[in-house]
Amino acid sequence: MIEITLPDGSKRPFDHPVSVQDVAASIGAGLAKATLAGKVDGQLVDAGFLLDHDAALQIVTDKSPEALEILRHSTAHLMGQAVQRLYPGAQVTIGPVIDNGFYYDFAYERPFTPDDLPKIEAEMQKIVDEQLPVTRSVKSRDEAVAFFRGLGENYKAEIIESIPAGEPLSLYSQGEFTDLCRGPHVPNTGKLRAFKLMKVAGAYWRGDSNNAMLSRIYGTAWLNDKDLKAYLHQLEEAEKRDHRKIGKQLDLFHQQEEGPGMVFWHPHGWAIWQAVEQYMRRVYKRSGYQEVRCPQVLDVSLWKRSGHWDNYQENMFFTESEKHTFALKPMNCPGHVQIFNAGLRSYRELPIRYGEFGSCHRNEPSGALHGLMRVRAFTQDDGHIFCTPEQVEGEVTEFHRQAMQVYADFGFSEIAIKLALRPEKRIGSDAFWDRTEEMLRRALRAAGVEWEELPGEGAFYAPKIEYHLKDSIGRAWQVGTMQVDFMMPERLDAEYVDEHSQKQRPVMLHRAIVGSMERFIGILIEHHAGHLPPWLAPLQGVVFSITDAQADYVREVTQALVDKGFRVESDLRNEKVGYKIREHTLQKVPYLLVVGDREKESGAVSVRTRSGEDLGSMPLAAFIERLETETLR
RNA sequence: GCUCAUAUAGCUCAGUCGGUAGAGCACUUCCUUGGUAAGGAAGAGGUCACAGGUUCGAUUCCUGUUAUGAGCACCA
Repeated sequence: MIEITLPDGSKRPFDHPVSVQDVAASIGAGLAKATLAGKVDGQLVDAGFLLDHDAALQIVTDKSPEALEILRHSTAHLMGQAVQRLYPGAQVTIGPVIDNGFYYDFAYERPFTPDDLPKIEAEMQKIVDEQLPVTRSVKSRDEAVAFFRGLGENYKAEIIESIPAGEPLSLYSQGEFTDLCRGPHVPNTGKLRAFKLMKVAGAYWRGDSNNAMLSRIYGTAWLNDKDLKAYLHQLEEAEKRDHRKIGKQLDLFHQQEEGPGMVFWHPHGWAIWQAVEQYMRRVYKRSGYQEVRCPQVLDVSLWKRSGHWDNYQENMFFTESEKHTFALKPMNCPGHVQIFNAGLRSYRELPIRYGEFGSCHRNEPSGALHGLMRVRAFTQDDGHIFCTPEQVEGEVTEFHRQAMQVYADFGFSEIAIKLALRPEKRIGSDAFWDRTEEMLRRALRAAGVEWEELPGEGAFYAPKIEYHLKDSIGRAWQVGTMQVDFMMPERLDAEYVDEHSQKQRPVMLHRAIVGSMERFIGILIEHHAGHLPPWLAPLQGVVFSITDAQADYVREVTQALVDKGFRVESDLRNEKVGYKIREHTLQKVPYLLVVGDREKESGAVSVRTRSGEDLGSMPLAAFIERLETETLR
């Protein structure tokens, strides 16, 4: 006699072991049909799982939060089966569930191409129509290895060999297809409906670029067609926000073949840049930074001393002149140390904070380049603080406060904080790293924030706190950083004189808030879908007339606004009002100021916003006041 | 860097089963002076990414290069 407890607390007795499916059937035919899997005492199991003792059971249907993952995993198997039917000899490797879908990596004589996808999808549909039951079996590790070797599935066998010998392994079969899998899976291939294969890509076996390149197929899967359609629609919407697309539409910047990873900023793009830079300059000033500027190109001997030659060379650009090798700076820190070193420093001066809009060049791998987000020439809002170890915590917490304020001013609320710990390639002893990592943890605790730790992700000279912003497409970008560095002052011989007239090493904090100006502007464009708030918009307003008769007044109004420091232009082209409204609205100009004879006579402007709202006619002075209030930062 | 795909007018794209190209928008000129999302007409604009090869002939087919896109790897 066994007793099954259901989520509502009710108990059902059975006089023999029953499957999840049986229990569902005993409750109702509708539920039996909807059953995808079960949850026994909190453990996900297949619908066919046999209950032989008292247990709490939850039937998993498409209403359950776990349903999607099961469905996606089963869809991955479905794709694996389809591929093996169509392309004999293709070996399956791994096929996990990811955000919004799944992928499966195959080893095949040739890579799959987008042309293959419709065929594979059609075959998947066929298998769905066959309604193959999905069954689970258990084998010992060695049996499983032998089984897959027999099938010629060497990658699969290799995966299994890396699993401890004692563990029994579950295999899932549907028709002629069998795969190693923890499960659970849907009971029948007929349960799989809303899926679509998205793209093909290469992927290294076990994620290591020394290994063979496998052929990966990405797919998405949903509970129903409606969800699938909604997802595809969302992808389209995200595409519209792409900063590369908007950058072209709004004439902000361009890139060209001769300068891969480099940006040509057009007037409107540069206006955004300047708005960001001037704002960040005010932040520097308010928080006790002195702005400096260092050379772009420095003799390689300096980079040898700093450790960049040994640890960062492959990312650096070099140039030669008169038998000297020079490097384009990939970082600003060594330069700032030179400024610190140019005078004799007293402990009384500390902390010394230098800020620079530092232009850096890094030779990023070609495949990594991506619009403004990943470039080879970029500018950091870089700062270095020279201080004593006792001052570190205060500086870090103050920086944190400041950074969060900046993100809020730019309209961001979703910020993740991570702590990147010592990497494999590093300078300095372990004791050193213990100390600096702990320092950052203490500072984060003091700032009262939660963070995630990333082992092995730190800079070669220091651990770092990272600030990650999420963009509209859901990608997270690292923007700000704070690093505690004892190594660079040592290497570059930075010193100050303490109260006992003894020379001491300062600690150096590396910090940035927006990180790369280029990337940050890219994030801003996507975040606002090009509708930058007035304080950042390249053009804040356009003034135009109804007819030529008001042209002089248009010029007058435009000049008055320009004199106030606003970015405003007039449009005196021989076009109708509607035409100009449409054009400047599409250009996402926040305010369109229309003037006709009525406005000209009363010294007013008729104001329309880019969202189509008519603010009516108002005195020019009133509009100026409105814009001043709105653009205050 | 690796795999696959892509590269045609300023932009978005069509096209050529191998016979040196076309649309819409933008641009120029003219007409139109019109109160809140496209007024009309005419015109100009392309070494079809670059370099080789095959061919009587290549933008089209093949190879390589470069750049871009997606993913992988990388990301101080």
